Amino acid sequence: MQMQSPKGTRDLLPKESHAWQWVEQIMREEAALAGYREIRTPVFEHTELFLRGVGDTTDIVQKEMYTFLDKGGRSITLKPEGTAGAVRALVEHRLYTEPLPIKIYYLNSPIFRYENPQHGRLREHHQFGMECFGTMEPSADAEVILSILSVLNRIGLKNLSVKINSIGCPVCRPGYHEALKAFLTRRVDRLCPLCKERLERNPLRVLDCKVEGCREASRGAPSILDYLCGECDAHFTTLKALLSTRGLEAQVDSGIVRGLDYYTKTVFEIIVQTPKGEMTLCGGGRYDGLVEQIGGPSLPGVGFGIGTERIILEMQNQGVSAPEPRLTDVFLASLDDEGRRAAFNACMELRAAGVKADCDHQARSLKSQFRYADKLGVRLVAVVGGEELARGAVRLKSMADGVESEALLEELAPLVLKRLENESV
RNA sequence: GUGGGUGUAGUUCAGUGGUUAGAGCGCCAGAUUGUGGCUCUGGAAGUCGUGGGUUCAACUCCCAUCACCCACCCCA
Repeated sequence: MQMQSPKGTRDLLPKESHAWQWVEQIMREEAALAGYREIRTPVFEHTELFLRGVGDTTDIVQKEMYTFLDKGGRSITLKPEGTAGAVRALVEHRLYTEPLPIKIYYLNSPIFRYENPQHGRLREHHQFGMECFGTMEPSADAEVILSILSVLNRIGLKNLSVKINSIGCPVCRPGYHEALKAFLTRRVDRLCPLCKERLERNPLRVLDCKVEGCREASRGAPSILDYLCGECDAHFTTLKALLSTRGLEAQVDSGIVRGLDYYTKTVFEIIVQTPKGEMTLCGGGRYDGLVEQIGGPSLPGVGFGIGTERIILEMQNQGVSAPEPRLTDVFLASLDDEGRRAAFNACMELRAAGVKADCDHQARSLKSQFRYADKLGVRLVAVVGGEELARGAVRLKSMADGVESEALLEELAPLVLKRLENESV
C-alpha cells in the first residue's frame, strides 16, 4: 500500500504556500491595526475543556471530536474550534489582569473535526480568529466583524454577505425556549428524529435544520428577536447601527443560531455566494458566559473563527491570486570547473548583499543552465568562467531583452542591486 | 454515519478479456566550437489504488478494502 496522508488531510505544497503566506500577512496586519496580539495555544487540550466550553449537546462534541486517552490515561481532544483554548489560556495565565479589553488573535491554528471530507471540508483545517475579552460594548462586536471583513476585502473576495442575529442571554432565552418548544411540540410529528431529540435539550437548533419537514414545521415559529430582554435588544440595535455607520447593512437572519453552545447575544456568519450555493467563510459571536464556565472570572467576550482553506478555495473560484514572489533574481551560470567555484562564491556574496541568487548544483551544460534559469524566471544571468574570469570579470545577461555586458566580479553585488532596482518588474 | 460516482506515468487523460500499457503537458538531454524562451529529435518515468476471486489469459469481469469527488448532515 502506498503511503498517503490520512483521510481528510492535505499537504500544503510549495506552489500554494505563498498564497497562504500572503493571506496570513493580511490577517496579521488587520489584527495589529485593531490592537490584537497573537496567542498560540496547544493543538490538544483536556477533553473536559470542550465539554464545558463548546457544549455537550452540540454536533461537534457529540460526534466530531478527535478524542483519545494518552499514555497517562488522560482524555485528550484535538482542538475542534479555536475559542476554548484561547479562553483556557486567558484564565490560566490571568491575562485579564491587564488593561481591558484583552485583544488576542490566533493564526492558522489547526482545527480537527471527524466528519466526512468534502469540498472545503477537511478533517484538519486551519483557522484565523480574533477574540476580544472584557467588554460588553457592541462596538467590540462591530470591531471584530469589520476587521475580518476588511481582511476579506483586502484579499479581494467578492459576493460576501454578513448575516447577524441575536440569540439572547440567560435572562431572556429561557422564555424564548419555552415559547419555541411549545410551538414545535404542536408540530412534533413533522420533525426529523434528530430534531425530536433537539426539541428537549436545545430547541434553537431545530431552526437550523435543513430537512424539509423541519423547515416547514418551524415556519412561523416565534422569533428570538421578539423575546430579547431590554439589554439584549439595545445591544443588538446598537450593533446594527454601528455597522450601518460603516456602510455595512448586515442581513438579520433569525435562522443563524451557530453550532456552539457558548454564544450569547450576537451571532454572525460571513457567507460567500458561489455558483454552487452559499458557503460559510466565517462564524462568530459573543460569549459572555464562557470565561466563567471555564473557571475564570465573569468576563464577557466576542470573536470569530474563519477557515483559511475556504478563503483560498474561494480565491481560486473567483480568480483572485496572491502576488507571486520571484524565486530567484540572479543566476550564476558556470562555464568550467574554475567558473563553478567562482560562481558559487559570487552567489554567496550576492546573498550576503541581500540578493536572491542561485547557482548551478547539477554540473549542467551552459545551455541547460540557461534553460533552468529561464524556468525560474530570473532577471539576470551571470556567466562565470573562461577568459573573462581570468580578468576577474563575468558576462551579465538581462533575460528580458537578451542584452549582455561585462561586469567585474568584485563590483557584481552593488551593480546587480542597482540594476534590479532600476528595472524592477 | 448514509447514498451515488471515480481510481492507468509527476499531471490531464486514452486504452473494456489476448503478445513488451499509450498520448499531450511536465521533467532530463541533444540539434558542431561558451547562452534561455520557438521548433525538431531522443530519453527517463507506471507493482494500471490495494487485496482476493473467475479465466488458458484480467488494466479490462466479480468481491472486499482504502482514498478521492458529489449529495445528505453539519459547518470553517
